[in-house]
Amino acid sequence: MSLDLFGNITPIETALAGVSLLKEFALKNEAILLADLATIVTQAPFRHMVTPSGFAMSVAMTNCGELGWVTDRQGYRYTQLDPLTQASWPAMPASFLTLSRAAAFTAGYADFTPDACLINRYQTGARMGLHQDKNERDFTQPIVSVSLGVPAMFQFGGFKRADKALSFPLYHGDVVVWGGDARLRYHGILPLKANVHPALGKVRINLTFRKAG
DNA sequence: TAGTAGCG
DNA sequence: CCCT
Repeated sequence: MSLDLFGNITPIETALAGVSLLKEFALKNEAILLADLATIVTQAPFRHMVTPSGFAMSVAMTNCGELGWVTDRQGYRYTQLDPLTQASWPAMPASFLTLSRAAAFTAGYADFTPDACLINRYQTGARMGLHQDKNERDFTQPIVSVSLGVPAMFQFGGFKRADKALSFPLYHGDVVVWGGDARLRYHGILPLKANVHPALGKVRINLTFRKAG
């Protein structure tokens, strides 16, 4: 399987400055992305992590790359080892790295080098409450978010959780890049509606690329 | 405070 | 739906 070129897609600036939507940016390479994802998951399976307050998250997670985002009773952080296996997280595949760098470049970030990819699996009803990505060291680096499978409603809010959020749908292959003034905006995913995608079945997979360390 | 529940 |  060869790695085709990404790009040739114009980012749509959303109503929020610093938030770019790249429609179907990942579509052309979905086969290799899904093959690489399948390999990762055999090494680091999806699991429902627990928040510091003790609740299991409805979204199942795993990671690839040098660092992986985890949560447990101790808090949110990045680790080099998978707490489940004590092994390093699986290496970030070239397909993931190339995709995320191309998306960041297209959105105006020339030198994005992610060291972390959080992989989220949403089954029917799973959600992600409004939150900020703020466990990373350098907020000048953007966030690159890749949607695969069943569509979901993405919420983009302000800088306080109570700020009103804008919602828009994300479909298979869509990529969202945010940074700069928007880097610390609250965002989340509304409960996933029952649906089926031809390639992925009943689930939505989200890849979130970050420079964490 | 990346979460839920409600003697709200 | 809103809040803590």
